[in-house]
Amino acid sequence: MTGSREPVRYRQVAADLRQAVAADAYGPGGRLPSEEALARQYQVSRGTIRQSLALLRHEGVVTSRRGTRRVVLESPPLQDFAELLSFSRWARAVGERPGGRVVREEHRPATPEEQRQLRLEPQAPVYWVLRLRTLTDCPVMVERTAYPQAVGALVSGMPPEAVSVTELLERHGIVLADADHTIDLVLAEAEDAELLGCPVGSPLLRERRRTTDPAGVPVEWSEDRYLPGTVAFTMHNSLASTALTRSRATVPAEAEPEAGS
Amino acid sequence: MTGSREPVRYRQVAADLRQAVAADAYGPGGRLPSEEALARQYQVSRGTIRQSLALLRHEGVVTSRRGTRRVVLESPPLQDFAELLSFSRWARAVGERPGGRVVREEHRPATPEEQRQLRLEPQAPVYWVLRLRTLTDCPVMVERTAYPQAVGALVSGMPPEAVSVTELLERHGIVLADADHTIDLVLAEAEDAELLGCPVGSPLLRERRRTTDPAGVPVEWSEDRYLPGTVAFTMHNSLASTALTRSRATVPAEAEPEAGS
DNA sequence: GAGTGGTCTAGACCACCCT
DNA sequence: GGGTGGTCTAGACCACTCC
Repeated sequence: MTGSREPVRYRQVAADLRQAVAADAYGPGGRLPSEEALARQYQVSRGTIRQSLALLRHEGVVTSRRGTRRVVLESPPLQDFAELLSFSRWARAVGERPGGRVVREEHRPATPEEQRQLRLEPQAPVYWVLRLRTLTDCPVMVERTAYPQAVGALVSGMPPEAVSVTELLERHGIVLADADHTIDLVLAEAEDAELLGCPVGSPLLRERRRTTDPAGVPVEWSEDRYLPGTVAFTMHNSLASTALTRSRATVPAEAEPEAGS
Repeated sequence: MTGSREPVRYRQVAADLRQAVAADAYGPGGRLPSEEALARQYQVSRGTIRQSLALLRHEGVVTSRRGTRRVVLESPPLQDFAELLSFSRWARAVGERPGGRVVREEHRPATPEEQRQLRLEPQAPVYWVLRLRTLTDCPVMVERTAYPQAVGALVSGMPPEAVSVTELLERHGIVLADADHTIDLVLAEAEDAELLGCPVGSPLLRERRRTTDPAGVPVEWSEDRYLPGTVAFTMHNSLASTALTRSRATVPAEAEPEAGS
């Protein structure tokens, strides 16, 4: 059994503290007990407590500063990684019913962009699929995803009714471990407009994402276009750990300056 | 002297490894030496090496998996936290000349939204300022920022020619330690359009941001609107640490369902 | 089964905040 | 100066990957 969930000690402690914070046990702007006190309380070493607190710090739940107790921050309801990557899980988590359908699919050689993103050899085949995603029957997003052949074989064999690709992949032992996201704005093309039911040229929020497995091997490369007003992306970062970056937008209409112009 | 920079050991090691990776010392998709080997190499304990590697892992530079050596990931050029928060620093980092001017400023009681974001008492005064930001003389963003009074006093005393608020705050000992960002899409209002030189109603990429100091006290609350094509936001996250969240867009003006019990 | 990263411990010293 | 978090050490054992 792969799924032998039994959280390790520091995660249990972290979960407990997270919940305590959420339950307002220390008050907003309140202070946590000292690490040593927590170590006694949970019967673990200080090192383990520090591992727990590192999690909370990265999540933006508490501060950390030499010399003073940790302070409870606003606790933005963080989604776990699985919810972030899976449209279906996210939809359920926010109380909506996820839906969608495959609009078009192709087996074909990778484009230069796909080669780069999925780290493939030139001409390597990919499985590419265009899906329309709905939230409680309301179209909110079009998704264009390329998978390397091995993964694509699994995905393309999926029943058309299946909603969650992510969950399918998991059942086949493919673990999504890391993702890079780029968020910007594009104008709806004819195809987008038709599917989303919006005028051609109307603005859409675009998320491009490359996801890799624990070994660093790319598993999917996706471009998602959201109808405005349906989603926002939020993130937390801190001096200690920066995950967010602001970059100059990639100017050209299509992909990177690459081969084209 | 506040700025007694002298990186601690694990950061030195991390910087060294980061550079080695960037210099392609291990090849793309290559493997790092084992933790023990690195510990010997750098003459530190394994614990210290692990601290260094944790940094790189959070940055998305390497993977980590039980049982195998760490694998070098695509290395997205990460900006440090300072560059992320400061328009001026960012501009310089991407080779542009930062500019801008104060369009309007107000000293007034906080709006309900500002109260919440800056954790102020009702009617507490804020300093609010509207700036137009330029990249090499080209308007790219309008920024509407509210500061709590204490901070505002510093900012409002700033020479109108000064470009970097962030650097000013730093010189006064205010450290920006944590930030929450929300990214979505809005349509240009009359004021935006006039300043940015775009049509009213044209789409803009919006970043709302609350920044706090190391004690968790809010320092600024800002809404920035970017002309499309000028920026993109990119981020990295992993199973180990999630900083990014996708949320339903905030539809109503105010009001959170907040189950009060 | 050897190699490797993940977890945990117990203790040490230091840098910093606060009173 | 006492309390607290940040850094570092040295060792232990376990879980997993890969040969």
